[in-house]
Amino acid sequence: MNKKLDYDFFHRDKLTVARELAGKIVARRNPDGGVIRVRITETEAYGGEEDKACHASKGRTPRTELLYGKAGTIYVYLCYGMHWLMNIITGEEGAPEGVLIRAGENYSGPAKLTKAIGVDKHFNGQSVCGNKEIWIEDDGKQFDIVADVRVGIDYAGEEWKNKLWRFIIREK
DNA sequence: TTAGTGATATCC
DNA sequence: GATATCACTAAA
Repeated sequence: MNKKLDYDFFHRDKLTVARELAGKIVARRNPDGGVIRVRITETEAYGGEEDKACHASKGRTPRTELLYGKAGTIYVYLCYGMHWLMNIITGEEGAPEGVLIRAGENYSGPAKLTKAIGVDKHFNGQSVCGNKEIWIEDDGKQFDIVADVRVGIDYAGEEWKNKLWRFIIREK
């Protein structure tokens, strides 16, 4: 039986959450009542005041405010005018930490994933805990997790670029 | 490789 | 008010 991940799961270190979130399932309820389930195949940790790759490192603004919020909060960000990227806030309230859902099964990019499950700014600021429209499930399946460097953040500089904060699953 | 897209932040 | 930036994708 699938188990919904609650606040306690996200209320931990971002690297722990990112690692464990890989291989989990994001579930999305359609308006017509059906449920779409997508296995998360790739996650990426962001956060820390010093992480230059994290939006919040450039200063606390209305947009990044959510990153400082409560664990389990969904942070949806419109990138390049047409792509929705989905993050889930982790760690302590007041710390700008989050995990980016970078890819799902059959979806090779973060924007494809959100497009496939119909995520948009409507979900920004909501929580995945106790949410009836979108939530994260654990079906108990285990995967090997591979850590790798983050991508798409060249602007953050070598120091932060080379951190092994990206997690990819591999079938066991 | 480059174009496209629009919200946000930063500069007048 | 204006412009520069951006955690991407698709097309070539």
